[in-house]
Amino acid sequence: MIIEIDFNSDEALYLQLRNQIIMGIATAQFQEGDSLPSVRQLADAIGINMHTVNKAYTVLKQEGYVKVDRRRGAVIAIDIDRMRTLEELKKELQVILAKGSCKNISKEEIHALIEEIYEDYR
Amino acid sequence: MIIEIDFNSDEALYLQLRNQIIMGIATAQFQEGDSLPSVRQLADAIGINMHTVNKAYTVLKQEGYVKVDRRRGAVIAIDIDRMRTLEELKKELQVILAKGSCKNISKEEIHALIEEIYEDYR
DNA sequence: ACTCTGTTATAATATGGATATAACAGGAGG
DNA sequence: CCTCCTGTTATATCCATATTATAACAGAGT
Repeated sequence: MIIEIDFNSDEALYLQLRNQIIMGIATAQFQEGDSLPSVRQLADAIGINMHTVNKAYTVLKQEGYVKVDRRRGAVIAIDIDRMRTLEELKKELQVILAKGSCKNISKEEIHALIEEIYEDYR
Repeated sequence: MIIEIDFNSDEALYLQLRNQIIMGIATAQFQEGDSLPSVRQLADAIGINMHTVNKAYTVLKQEGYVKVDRRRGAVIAIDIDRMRTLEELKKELQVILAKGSCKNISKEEIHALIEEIYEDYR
């Protein structure tokens, strides 16, 4: 999978990495049971520090996307926690939709966006 | 309008403030032309520093939600920039929906959430 | 033995968030 | 004219976080 880091972004590197991996899982570029590259390999490939990659992996573990095996490294393993996820989604959506509402984006346009994005997801 | 700040949150105070004001506009608690409290008043009421409130107002100005008048303070004035807003919404939604997709939240559940949230918005 | 994995520890640096004090300029109202 | 309230600007300080750097350790595979 191609991972692109924007060094000019104001978003932290480890969060960019986390988000891209989550999107990689959603687009089935990573499957349950797949191993992610080792922290050193990926750090080398991207050109960032090992610890930054490790931090991304640690967050992914805490959020229930991977499990870490000393042998195989970080392995995709989704822990489905629907209630927590739904609560979190709602909070984030409330802010995003408020922005849209203020800027005259209609509910229908949002629904259309959702459809468009979900085409790429499983 | 009631503004609630969570000092235990990991989200920056000025961002919490910004988000709540945007949601206040979306729920019509603030109307076009209304003045926000002065930076010192609001800082006092919430119990945070004047500069933190000022930062929130500055961000709101840059993002096109208010205009600042030396006499009246920050006044709600929406600058509608549909293209920019849509692009930004899409990027944020991509990440959020990816999380949901990974955690087995269906597209239909997302649509339902949108409906639920939009009930409170204009 | 050697090499790969994650993990841990420690340190240095840089950046950003939050606070504190202070001063300045412009408009409002006495 | 003077005072009060606006936003604005300028410093300075403190603390937390992000990032990098070196280094070492333990477990597993070849």
